[in-house]
Amino acid sequence: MTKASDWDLMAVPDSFLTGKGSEPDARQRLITAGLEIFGAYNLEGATTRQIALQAGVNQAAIAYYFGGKEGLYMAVIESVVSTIKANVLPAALSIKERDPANGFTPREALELAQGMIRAFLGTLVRFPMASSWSRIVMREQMQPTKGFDYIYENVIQHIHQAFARLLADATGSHSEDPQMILRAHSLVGQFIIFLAGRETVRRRMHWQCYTAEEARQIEAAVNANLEAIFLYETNTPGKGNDQ
Amino acid sequence: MTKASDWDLMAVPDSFLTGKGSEPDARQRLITAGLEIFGAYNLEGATTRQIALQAGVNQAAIAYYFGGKEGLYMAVIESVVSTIKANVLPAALSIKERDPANGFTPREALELAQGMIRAFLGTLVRFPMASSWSRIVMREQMQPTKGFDYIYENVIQHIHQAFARLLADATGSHSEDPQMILRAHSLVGQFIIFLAGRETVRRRMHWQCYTAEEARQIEAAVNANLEAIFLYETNTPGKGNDQ
DNA sequence: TTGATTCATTCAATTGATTGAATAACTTGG
DNA sequence: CCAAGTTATTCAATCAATTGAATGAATCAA
Repeated sequence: MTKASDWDLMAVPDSFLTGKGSEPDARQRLITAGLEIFGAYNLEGATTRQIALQAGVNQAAIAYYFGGKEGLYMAVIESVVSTIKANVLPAALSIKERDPANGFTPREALELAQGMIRAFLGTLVRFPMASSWSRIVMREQMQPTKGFDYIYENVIQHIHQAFARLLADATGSHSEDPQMILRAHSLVGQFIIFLAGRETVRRRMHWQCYTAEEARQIEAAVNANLEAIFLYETNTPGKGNDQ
Repeated sequence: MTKASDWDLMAVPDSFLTGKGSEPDARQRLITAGLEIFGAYNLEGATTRQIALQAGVNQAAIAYYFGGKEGLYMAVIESVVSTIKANVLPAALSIKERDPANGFTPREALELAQGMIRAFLGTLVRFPMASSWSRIVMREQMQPTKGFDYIYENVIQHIHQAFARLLADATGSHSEDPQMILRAHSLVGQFIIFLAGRETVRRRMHWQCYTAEEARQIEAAVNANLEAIFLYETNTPGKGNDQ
């Protein structure tokens, strides 16, 4: 109810969800409340009564609009994906579709990677509900539903491929080399950990949440590590590779 | 039941859990089954009937031995912590307790870090139930219960402090510097991502689970990034730090 | 016998979903 | 412009199913 207002600015165009295109109220309020409750608890832990109460609508509206609890959950995931898509995906797509013959230099790759991370952290701060997003996505990693298919194919996959391409170009390798894909995973872990290990970070840093200042500090730390990874082999004469 | 056998080799000395010290059967079977079911589902999603069935004991035994579902959950967490403690903590403790005046060289630090990650990955492969551990721990990060206090204080904290110390020594900084702590978080993310993002890794690599061979490849990839991070500033003349 | 453990059964509470009536919004025909 | 009809939406009440827990008898071990 109160929380809903600061979320409206997302303006999710949920018209694609069912084809209907004119219910701005109950339907959207349920998605908003669902995001919050599913994020705080989880698919099983959240109750439809709790969500309906939070949304200020009758419990039966969940079945009416979404067919049931699971339908609402999927609608929430689609809403999340559409927002992430708009905010962090364009950069990733332009990178992974770059002509393979025309590789990035290590420093170009580094700056593009840092730019993607900046966009990622910015989105994290700009949307108050981002913490709910990450909780839902991380739980899907532990216990995938069909919602994960949607997230993976529409977001995760592209981001990973972009980072693999950047890292491969920077280290003179190929982005489909399994070892390079694994290094890209490791690289992505450097900033995903601030979502996946949020409670650990919170305790170690004595933070309450991620504001712009915290995001700035995270960005600086990740950038330092990233610079080392992207430029190490260039700056090192006898580039000591794996094993 | 069938699954329980391949877990017995853990030999968790759960005598410290309640003081009783002579029920090897029903009690331990419940912890084993609880680990599996709580890992596959979660605290709310797992049902006591399911756990009792899996353990091959009567449902009432859960209340009898652990006071209830939550008590069993805590016992499972304590069991997990005790195993991790025995396998990856000694190295971390010796590092964080090293005399601050007697710092590690960058290469020493690198090798110690790589050693810890090797121990970590080895534990992951050696214990078939490790995938259940990680699921439980990761969910606790998203939705901390009092179980997280126990995990954090007994395991996570020490591991993070050890890595912060190593990274600080390697880059000539202080391990309590917030920026260094953040870089250590980022660094830890490089291998935790293989737990936190397990479904993503699984799809990208077309892996079923983590066997010794997969762990070896992960180790090689993480080591490559780690070497860059630990030795970059040493090998780079004008060490271009953040911004 | 005595205490510890296991068992089938039952309980109250909560769950997601459904129902059918009530109400709002909109359309149509005059 | 209106009135009747039609659809879309909201609502309180209820349902069957499942939940964690409790019960008291039965079983076992010492």
